[in-house]
Amino acid sequence: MKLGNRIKELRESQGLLQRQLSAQLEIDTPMFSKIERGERRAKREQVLKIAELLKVDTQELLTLWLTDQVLEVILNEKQALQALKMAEKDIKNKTK
Amino acid sequence: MKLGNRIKELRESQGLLQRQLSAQLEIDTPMFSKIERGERRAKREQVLKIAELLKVDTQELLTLWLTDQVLEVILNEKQALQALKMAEKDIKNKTK
DNA sequence: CTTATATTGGACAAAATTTGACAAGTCAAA
DNA sequence: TTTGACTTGTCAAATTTTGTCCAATATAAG
Repeated sequence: MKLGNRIKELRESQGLLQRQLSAQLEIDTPMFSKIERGERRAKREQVLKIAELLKVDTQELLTLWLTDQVLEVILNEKQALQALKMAEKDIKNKTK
Repeated sequence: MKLGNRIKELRESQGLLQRQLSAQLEIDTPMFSKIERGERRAKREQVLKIAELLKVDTQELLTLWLTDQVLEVILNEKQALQALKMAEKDIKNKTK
């Protein structure tokens, strides 16, 4: 699940309009529309605000947001999986 | 292993100077020095060139390069591991 | 100690990318 | 056909990235 899709899902299930959320985010509707469709990336700060407005767990949206970014980096790269594995090891070893 | 460290390792084992490699890359030595120390990110194109100059497998360096970037995105995020797992699933499902 | 060469650090400029605004468009409902 | 919600495309402002330059530090040789 992509961040934008999740946002749209939540927004619609609560009967909210793009116009209303974008106002709270202080961006215009086209911009919000683009974020929802994944055409533009949301800023971390905006993700936090959106989670708040949609009354959803911040961590859920942040995870989707991070995942989108990770995919953006490795997409179309032959070494994608290998890089993910290495990154995972590094993260796990960070505290050790 | 970070890309920069690997580059330095290879370069020194072959008795090459930063000056020589940076010339081939058409950047100056400070820039190359920064790439080696991970202070600056190399461009994909530069990684390819470096692999060629150091006679090392392109894929090895690209994997390190990608990993660095993935880590850059998720570092210091609580959801780092979760995001990696999700990304992995997405990549694996891409072809299916 | 001096000199010469290699590498690093920091400030700044150029280039590239991202972010957002705006105008105009589509689509569906009334 | 008018209205409201959303989308598309283009442009400029803002931010980030990439690279250059100069100076500082380090290393090695004489």
